[in-house]
Amino acid sequence: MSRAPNPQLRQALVATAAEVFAEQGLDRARVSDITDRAGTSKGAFYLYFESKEALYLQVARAFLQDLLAHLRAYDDEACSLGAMGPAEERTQELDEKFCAFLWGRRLELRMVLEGAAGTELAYLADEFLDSVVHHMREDIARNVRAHPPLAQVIDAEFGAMMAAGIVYMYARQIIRATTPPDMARQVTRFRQHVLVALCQSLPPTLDASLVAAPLEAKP
Amino acid sequence: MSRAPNPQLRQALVATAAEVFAEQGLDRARVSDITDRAGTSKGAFYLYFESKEALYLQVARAFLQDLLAHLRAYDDEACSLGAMGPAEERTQELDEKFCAFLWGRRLELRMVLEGAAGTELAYLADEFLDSVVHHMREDIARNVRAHPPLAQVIDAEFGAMMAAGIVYMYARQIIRATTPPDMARQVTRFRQHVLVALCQSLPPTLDASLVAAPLEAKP
DNA sequence: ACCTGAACACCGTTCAAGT
DNA sequence: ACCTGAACACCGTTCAAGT
Repeated sequence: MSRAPNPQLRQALVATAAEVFAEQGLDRARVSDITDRAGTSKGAFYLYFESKEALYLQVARAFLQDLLAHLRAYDDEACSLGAMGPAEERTQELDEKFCAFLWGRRLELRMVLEGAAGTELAYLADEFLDSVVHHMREDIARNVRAHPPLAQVIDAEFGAMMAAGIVYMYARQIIRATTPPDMARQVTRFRQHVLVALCQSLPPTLDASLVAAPLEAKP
Repeated sequence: MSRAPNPQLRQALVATAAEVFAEQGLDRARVSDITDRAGTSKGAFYLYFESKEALYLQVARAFLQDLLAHLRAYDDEACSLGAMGPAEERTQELDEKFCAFLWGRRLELRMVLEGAAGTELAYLADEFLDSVVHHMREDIARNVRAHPPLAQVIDAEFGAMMAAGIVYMYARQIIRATTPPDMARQVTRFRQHVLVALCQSLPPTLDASLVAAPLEAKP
């Protein structure tokens, strides 16, 4: 059961499980792989967890919680799609922080995005991507509210999906890499190029204010 | 074995397998699910296929072959990142054709992108995405060769990855949808906006030629 | 010849028995 | 109390026996 009496062993099982699950996925990981590495018996596993799936879910959920916290922190800053000029350094810093977070949690990232596909927990990957899409949609919408002409060139739904696609492709790199890929710079650079360009392509009367002044942080 | 004598039954097994595999993934699909639906015995399965995995691989490979053919056909047209003006209608037509292809093969799409994750066949998803990335990289590179200043604003590697991310997110929609999502229009619209904007943001001396004239089809 | 289904191996889960 | 490992169920694969 969940409240079993040996917290050391319990913790050892959780830590070992993250490794084994990330390596093998939910279905291929053997309970005995976990218990062997943690130095206990198969039977003991069920003193601490209801099932293999239950432990998988627990580890994945903890990660998704932290992801949400990260995205919300991101939202609280002036990390706006249209942010340029003085705000841009800060934006890049936030991009780097997010990338570092994913890298630091790459075992769980793999569990969520790949290890549960084709199982009852397949929805974990959806939760991850939906969170990112949601965050991006809000981010774009906020900027469009601040600068309505942007609506002419940015479709929030599509833009959010595109951004989530970039995050996903980056996550795949992380999952397979042995040394942290540096992508934050590319992302920031892309955002800058595209958005400077988009702003410049807006009706001339709006050009100056959009390009010259960075968007404000939300109030 | 592969050359077993009842082609009808063999074909029935292949067709049924695609359904069962797409629904349940490689590990959760039971051989008996397939043989029951195809109206034969578990034992018969092994007269036709070496293993469950071998059949999975066969179905997935056929799909990836067709995907490659599609991407190459795409390359043979003037479906250039920078294509605008008269070429744009044709570009949209090609986008729609590609989307229709994925929709028509959504069972296999699901098998490749999700059903094999966490198994020995996980590399199928990599093959899918790598094909798309490769195609996109070539497409961008070809356009940069035709119009060198584009190199200042488009990083081929990053652009290709972004495009593959969009394809992936679209594929997820397809996999979950019950009616074909219309995304070709969004894609074409996005490409148009961003690229018009990017071209306009190039050094003034180059503006006119890039925006006024569509890029040529490759020679 | 082609097919069937009982038998075997593997692994998640349970539980009677040990310490 | 807490843990172990034999036992059971499930499913991929094999194979001796049927038609």
